Amino acid sequence: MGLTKTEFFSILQNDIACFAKAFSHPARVAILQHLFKTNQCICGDLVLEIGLAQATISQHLKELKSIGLIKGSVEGTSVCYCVDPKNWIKMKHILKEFLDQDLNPNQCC
Amino acid sequence: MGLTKTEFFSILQNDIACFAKAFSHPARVAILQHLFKTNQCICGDLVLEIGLAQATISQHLKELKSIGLIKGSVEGTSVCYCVDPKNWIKMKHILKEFLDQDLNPNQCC
DNA sequence: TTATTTAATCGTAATATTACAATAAATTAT
DNA sequence: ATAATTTATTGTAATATTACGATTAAATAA
Repeated sequence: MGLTKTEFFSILQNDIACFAKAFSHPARVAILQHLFKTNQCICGDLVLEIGLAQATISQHLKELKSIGLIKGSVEGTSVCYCVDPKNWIKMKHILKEFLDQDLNPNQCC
Repeated sequence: MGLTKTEFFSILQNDIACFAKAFSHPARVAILQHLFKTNQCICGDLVLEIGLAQATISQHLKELKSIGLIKGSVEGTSVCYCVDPKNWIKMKHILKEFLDQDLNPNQCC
């Protein structure tokens, strides 16, 4: 128990859930917003900006990176992070299609 | 530890994360998709449709309801669920604004 | 009243997430 | 070579999530 039964669901349903999970934590929302605002930044900037511990920010960055929404490149002693535009757009299309489902006017309640 | 520090973030950031969390599980995605398709249904329909235990579906319905994305009305021995159109649209606007942030063309990596 | 039907709740186990201190790794500066 | 800077990783504690059996609750049907 305690383990999501992904095999019960379609690839699309799992993809939607996976992308939504990427910004289901306010720290990851804040990281993405900051990246959009500044175009790029290093981990230390986000630690100052957000206020969580460095290890915590690094952990959130790792999650966003593993989903593919951001990418990072080593620049000296620091790592420059930015949004991956291709994957962001892909994610955006998938989520928008889900959000734009038609609302039936006659509700039951 | 283990507790999200919501006080570090803006109301909007927390709202975005909260809405995203609503469909960060494929079962809740499937429930919402089914409600959009059929307009309304009862818990038992979803149990048959999805295949998870009744208690599990009921738990997911409770979460969706507490966020406000669906509402339920008692009809005899069963409960009729449907999407709450007002809150769905509100959520849609908030998430779309987040998804539509401008991508800076000159990336760092 | 006594089934029957349907959904919610309770209790619990397994797993996942969040957070951080401490440490390691990798690069640059002295 | 040594120190300084920056980030990743490790280990761990606290909390949250997911799932389900069993039970309860509430309404309808017999």
